[in-house]
Amino acid sequence: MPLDERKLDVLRAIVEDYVATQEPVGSRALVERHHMRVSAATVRNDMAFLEDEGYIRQPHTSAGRVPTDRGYRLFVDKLSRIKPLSPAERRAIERFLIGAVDLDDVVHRTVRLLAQVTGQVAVVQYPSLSRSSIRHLELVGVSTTRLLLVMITDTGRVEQRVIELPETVDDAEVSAIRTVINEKLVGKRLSETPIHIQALVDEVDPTRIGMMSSIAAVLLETLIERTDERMALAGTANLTRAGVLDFHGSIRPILEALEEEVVLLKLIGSAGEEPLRVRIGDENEIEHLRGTSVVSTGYGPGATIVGGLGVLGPTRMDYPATISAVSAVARYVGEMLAQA
Amino acid sequence: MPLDERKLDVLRAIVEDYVATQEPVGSRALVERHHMRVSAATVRNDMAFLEDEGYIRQPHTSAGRVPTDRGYRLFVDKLSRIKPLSPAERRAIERFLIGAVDLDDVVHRTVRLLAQVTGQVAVVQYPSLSRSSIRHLELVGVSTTRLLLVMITDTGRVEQRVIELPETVDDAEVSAIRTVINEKLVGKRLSETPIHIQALVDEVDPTRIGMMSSIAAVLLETLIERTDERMALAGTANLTRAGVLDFHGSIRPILEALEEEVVLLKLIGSAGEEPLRVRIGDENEIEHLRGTSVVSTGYGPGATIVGGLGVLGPTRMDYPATISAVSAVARYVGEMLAQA
DNA sequence: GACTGGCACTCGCTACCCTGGAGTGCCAGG
DNA sequence: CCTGGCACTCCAGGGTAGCGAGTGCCAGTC
Repeated sequence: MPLDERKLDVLRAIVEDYVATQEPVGSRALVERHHMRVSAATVRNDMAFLEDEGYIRQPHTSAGRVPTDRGYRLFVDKLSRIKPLSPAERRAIERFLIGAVDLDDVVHRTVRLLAQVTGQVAVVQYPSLSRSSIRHLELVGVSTTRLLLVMITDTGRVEQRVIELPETVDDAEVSAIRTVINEKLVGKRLSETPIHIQALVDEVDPTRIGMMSSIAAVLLETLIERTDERMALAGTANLTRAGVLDFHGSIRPILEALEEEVVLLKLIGSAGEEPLRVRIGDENEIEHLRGTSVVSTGYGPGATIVGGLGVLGPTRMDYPATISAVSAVARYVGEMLAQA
Repeated sequence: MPLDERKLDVLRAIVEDYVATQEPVGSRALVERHHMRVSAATVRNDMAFLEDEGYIRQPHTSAGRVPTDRGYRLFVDKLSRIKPLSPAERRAIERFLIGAVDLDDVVHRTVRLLAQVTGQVAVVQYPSLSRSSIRHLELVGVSTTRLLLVMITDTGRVEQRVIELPETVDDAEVSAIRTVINEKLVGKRLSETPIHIQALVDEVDPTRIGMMSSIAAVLLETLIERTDERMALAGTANLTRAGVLDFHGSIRPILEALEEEVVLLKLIGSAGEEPLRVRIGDENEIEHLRGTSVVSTGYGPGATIVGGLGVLGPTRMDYPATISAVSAVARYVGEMLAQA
């Protein structure tokens, strides 16, 4: 029992109207707004069918229909035509991103841009460490038994960590070690560094083995154990937009979820494979976020992906617009990173 | 017409009860709850007086009384006894802050801690650049005409910036310049660096003047023009707490204000002079935040102040508890920074 | 067989009224 | 200066009625 053309039209119309008005849509209004060639009664029959199939539902007997998660899913997969961005929007994006001075700035601008363009909550993951490679390692003597390790990645991220040494060092020695570790590690992907670090310890001059072990331990910790990826968030005020009122009562759990970085990461971080992902309502694993939809994608210079970004909003969002905004922003950010 | 002792007691009781119950407090209930030696009628007279003086008001004729901003102000200045933290709270603070691996981590932990302890929205400013001094400057060649400048401050902040050079350099030269700028600038407070940077350009070997100017320009920009201080935020979910409902309708403007870094800075950043600042309702300059109160203070290693932190909540907050939590957290963070 | 018009029915929403209770202001008396 | 009492105000909550939108179903038409 496949859905015939007209039933699909009806579903599409319901989704579009509901997204636009935030109110259950009835058969009569639907026929009028969309100049359908059939009568309201016919549409009612189609609606009854769509309801049986689980694509729409009635909030109460004798109210209009509202799409279900399943209905949105079908809409997104089959019914929505991609809405290209207006030239004005494109320009806005470009203007907003140009002039960023460093990585922090890029990320902040991006997340605010995304929130503004989509009118929803935006999340941007900083370029992931494990997908970046090392551009430079720096050792700075803080005292005779403490070093500061600074790592700079090709995506512009900087991480630093204090190293406690078992013995004292002088500047010449620090300098020598710096040279060695840079030789061995620069250009390597972070995910492949552990073996090289091991090699460092194995090959080092025996007189320096204690020190090198300390450094290696901190390096490993910095590079690998640190899953603690950073995120930026913007647009939480959009959660309170007028017309999102029944959403309103549930604003609390959403804000709570958004404060958990781990949750955010799950949300938009692992968007590795698919080009763009849409998770609707209950498709979300995170319990607090049932009732919201997430549109996310990866970004990065060229074809490589170094991080994720996306937006979160009520299931009744404007999917075509959101999808094109998210992918456009990801594309522009990728270009920015490629230049830098 | 100074307020006599009993009137002050009445005001204090009104504030405490209102903060506890979130409901207008009437004369009878007040007498009972606080075992006052006088009758309700007497209290009513005092209330009428306090109302004339602008310390309390009635939401509607024949409802109980509610403190005004002015009433809270008097309460905070004169009537509240400081509530010392419980040992459990102290331990919680310590446990929460111990184990932070880097500055980012310290700031994040602090802001979450503060939000959790006070049950309000917390804001922490990263150690301010202009109040820090330079620990180390690093130059990394990215290509033959581009350098990456990395600055590390004594508070652990790291800033980086790309420098475009007018001519090519080799590694030896980069290294020489690195040595020079470190000699001249390490240990200097950022606010006093501009003259030293100028000196650098003036004294440099003429063959390198072009390059040094580029570097100096970027340095100046990084150090001075960059007012763009960073902030961390947590606890926005607390805005939706039950019992904060009339606060509820106005949640939107608050979230909006909180997304403006500039606003946040004004809020808690400039807490330079006074040890601890409480701004109540309309005392706030920021229009969106009328109706909220802000408790903020500075923090830093030892006696120096490198940044601000604070919380924001409804005017009907528990001031004594909030004040002691904010100052305790600031003190602990200061100690952490002093050790690092 | 598919579509249409009509009709009875359901049910949420709003407005309205009413009453109960809490709280006040004021006054006369201690 | 304080107290008890009293009349008054006004919010909150609950119950009711009417309205309107929308549905499901049925008989009729192309």
